Amino acid sequence: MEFDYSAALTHAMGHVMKLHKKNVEYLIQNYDVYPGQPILLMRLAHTDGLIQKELARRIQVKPATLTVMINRMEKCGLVERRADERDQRISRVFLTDKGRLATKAVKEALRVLELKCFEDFTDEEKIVLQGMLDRMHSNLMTFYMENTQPSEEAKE
Amino acid sequence: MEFDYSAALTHAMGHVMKLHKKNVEYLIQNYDVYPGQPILLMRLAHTDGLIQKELARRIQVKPATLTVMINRMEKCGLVERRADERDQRISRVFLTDKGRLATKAVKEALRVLELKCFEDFTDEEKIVLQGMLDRMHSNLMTFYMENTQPSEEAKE
DNA sequence: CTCCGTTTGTTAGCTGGCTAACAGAATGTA
DNA sequence: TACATTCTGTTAGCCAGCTAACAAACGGAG
Repeated sequence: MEFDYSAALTHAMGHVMKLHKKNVEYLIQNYDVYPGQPILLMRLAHTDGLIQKELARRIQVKPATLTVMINRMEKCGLVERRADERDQRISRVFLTDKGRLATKAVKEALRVLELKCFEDFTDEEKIVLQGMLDRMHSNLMTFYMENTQPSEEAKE
Repeated sequence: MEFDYSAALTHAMGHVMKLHKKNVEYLIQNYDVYPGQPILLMRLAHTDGLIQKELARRIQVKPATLTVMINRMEKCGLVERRADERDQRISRVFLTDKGRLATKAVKEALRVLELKCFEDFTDEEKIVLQGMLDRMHSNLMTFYMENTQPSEEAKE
């Protein structure tokens, strides 16, 4: 009758993700890459030269957060900003050579970890899990949109 | 052949958890409860009067992190520290009346969200998911223990 | 052309996570 | 008893996330 959060599936999922993050941090500790940056590097490896607003939206972070991250990474020499020719408000973000090296290491770490995490899963199980995650996301998004102002953050 | 992280299951899972957290924050915004505190309140609702070190271990956070959180929550009047009679190093953490009220609201929010998140899941699907999460956690823990010094953080 | 609203990005200040260094209390041993 | 060790908790300083307030550039309506 009492709701026990420690038995909730989202609680267990949070623990899994925390451990995953801890492993990522362990694997990349020798590069000038900090905890929040792997996902950003992966995005840049996929699409270089995005404007900050778009980049923030893609990695699900607020523009203000990204500004500070990019500042640090620029100081470390991982990325560089280039002003847009036509629109002086816009700055586009690119990987440097050092950034590309770090990205390679991060990608390898994530690949190995993904392999290990699902080493005893069949292909079908992975498909089932993917489907469940999609449904969870959809359910939570519906709830979010129903309860907050009908804004436009659903675009993708 | 190339590893695409945006297609990885852990990546999708991270998005789900992020959205979940966003929903929790929305639901509890009218109580003096901040983002990291729900899980701590749930733990205290379950077991009051734990010492800080044990409390930190239970919610998977470093003792230093907990110190700062407890400071803020004590200032807000949600919890209180009581010195242990026998061992002056130890301080035990208890919910106040205000803390119990907030906890009730947080628990309800988490319950509703868990319902919504899995509204279209059968009982069997939930069991399958629980099993998958256990295996993922086990795989990642094995990897972690194999690659870091054999310390004692596995207890529980 | 001017002005006003919109858009992009930055800054400031908060919470939350970490590590490293430290202080105080308890404990065990010579 | 005295000293060294161990254990608990705090402090300082970093990175990451958020909101709110702001600055600067763009762009459309008169």
